[in-house]
Amino acid sequence: MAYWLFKTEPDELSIDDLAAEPQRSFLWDGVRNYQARNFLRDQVQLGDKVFIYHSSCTPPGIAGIASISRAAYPDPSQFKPDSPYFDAKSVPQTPRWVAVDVKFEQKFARFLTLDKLKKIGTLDQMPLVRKGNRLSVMPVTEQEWRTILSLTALSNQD
DNA sequence: GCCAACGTTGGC
DNA sequence: GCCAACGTTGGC
Repeated sequence: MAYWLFKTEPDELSIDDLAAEPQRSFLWDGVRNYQARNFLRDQVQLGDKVFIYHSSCTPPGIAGIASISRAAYPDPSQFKPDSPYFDAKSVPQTPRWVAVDVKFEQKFARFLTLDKLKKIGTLDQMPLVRKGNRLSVMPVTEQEWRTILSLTALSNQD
């Protein structure tokens, strides 16, 4: 079992959307970066745990946890001309992009802002807190996972 | 809305 | 295979 962090714009899919249907598997599609794709395709496994990170919002940060309910399969959106994720160069015989399914696990009682995460010295190796990083699927070490979980257990007083 | 960072594209 | 131009991400 491995740990991951997935970025999502909460306008598109948020932790509350997942929480609203806790039994449902949600399609996690639209990953169009090769490094992120390779993680999804080669390493993300059924049962892995995922921090759900809300990006392009105020404030950005980690909102909760999901788990992988289906390992990588061809991302259907790449073949749909109407989709913003359509890729004309991808052919069904050799699909270029993959999707996974995720399922709700928990919503943090306290949203963990990026700002807060940046202040935790032991998290400074995470691509997330590194300047200019755009990776939307990234591995999280067990140590980082524990550190972040412990932060959610703290009070609002800093 | 700005723009830094960085990935991708395409001419050569 | 280089690299300038261009497009996208995503915090601010």
